[in-house]
Amino acid sequence: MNPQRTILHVDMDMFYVAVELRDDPALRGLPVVVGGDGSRGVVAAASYEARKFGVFSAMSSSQARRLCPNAVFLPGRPAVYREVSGRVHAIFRSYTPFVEGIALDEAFLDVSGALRTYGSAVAIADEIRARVETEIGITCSVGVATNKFVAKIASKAAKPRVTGGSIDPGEGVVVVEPGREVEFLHPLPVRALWGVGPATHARLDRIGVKTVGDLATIGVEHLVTALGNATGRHLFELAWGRDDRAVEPEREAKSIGHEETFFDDIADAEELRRHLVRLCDAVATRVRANDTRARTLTLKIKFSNFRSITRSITVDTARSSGPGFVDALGPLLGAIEVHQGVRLLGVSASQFEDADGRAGPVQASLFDEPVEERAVDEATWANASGVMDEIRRKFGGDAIRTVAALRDVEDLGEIGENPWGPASSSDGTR
DNA sequence: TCACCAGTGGAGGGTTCG
DNA sequence: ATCACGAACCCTCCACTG
Repeated sequence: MNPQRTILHVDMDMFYVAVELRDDPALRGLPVVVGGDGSRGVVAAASYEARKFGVFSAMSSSQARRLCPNAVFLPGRPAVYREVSGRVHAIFRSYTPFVEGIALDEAFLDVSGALRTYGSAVAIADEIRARVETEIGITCSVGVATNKFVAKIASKAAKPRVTGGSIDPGEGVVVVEPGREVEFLHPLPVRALWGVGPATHARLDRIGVKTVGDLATIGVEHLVTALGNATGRHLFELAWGRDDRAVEPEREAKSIGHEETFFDDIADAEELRRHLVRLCDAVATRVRANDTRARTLTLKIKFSNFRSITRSITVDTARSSGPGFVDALGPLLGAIEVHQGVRLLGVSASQFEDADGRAGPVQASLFDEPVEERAVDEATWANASGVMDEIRRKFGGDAIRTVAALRDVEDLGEIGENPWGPASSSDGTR
């Protein structure tokens, strides 16, 4: 088996807000919320002062405003967050090459090979915390353990928290010594486990499982019955502090997608199709930037009543052009009744061909005479797409668009413009 | 024509995380 | 009774293959 590993989980404290406070010290001490400010937006991050009012991330912006009318709402600056995140990760990589980014604001580090150099895991954790604070200007919390899962829980335990109106700064670093995983985990509520959300929590509650200790002792068969094979066995292992997953520095993306909630619901098929063209173009551009092509295209629609559906198609020959995606998804969109109004439209690409250019793991069967691979000449579009990429690289993303997306370009808006929901202003899809 | 088996892959829906 | 977006993973049903 694995020799003993030492894993760090590093988590920035209220990351987006922390960056904003760093760049505008006048905001310090105020309730600050980063997120969508429109009625359809959500909170991406909240300062501890805002959390005192019961404002938390993932809450709807309208509810946050009700709870804390005086909060300062900021739209967020994703490009800045990416840049800050990159610099933080560079600090991580100065200790070990085994750094796995989970999100902009958190990462796993396997420091097993760095212990001799730095003395101990705690020494590395302390040094990282000090450097992130002095060099970047934000703070972070660190969990240390023998595997990813326990390290993740430990970093949460190390965090600052709001307790009854005052802010407890937290430990900063929490270490779970080898062999003490179970005593650390078992008293925790089962909801603390990575992978137990509202639905799983309800199912566990139904069979009387309240704590991680309950989960560990109930017997794996009961869990499999209640939660399914994979989830049941996985949670059982976690409850005993067992987690073999390696820290993987670079993971290949398995899907690439874009989705957008509209400022107003759209019931007009033509208008939706123009958005489809724009989304396909954006996704295809990113697929090409990843130097790959996709065989499966998926359309997602959320209706005005919040019911959502997906429709997907897998083609024989992988594609990477906007028109190629539209050609595959257009008919799927056309078959959907949209008169009740569409709130969100999304496009995603998956089943990428592997790096050597072969069409993925799929070997078409001998009888599989391509029924009809209609009409889009990918070779032609590959050239055109390359030219478009080049133009955008030189002159910016606005410099060129496909014809369908060009019509009524005013109300189509930009891709990725409002990452946390439509903005409050009413000009655009936003 | 039906039933079966095991394996694979597609489609669609769900859950979870940050 | 209304909360984004992006991604990973899981489950169930179903069709096809051999």
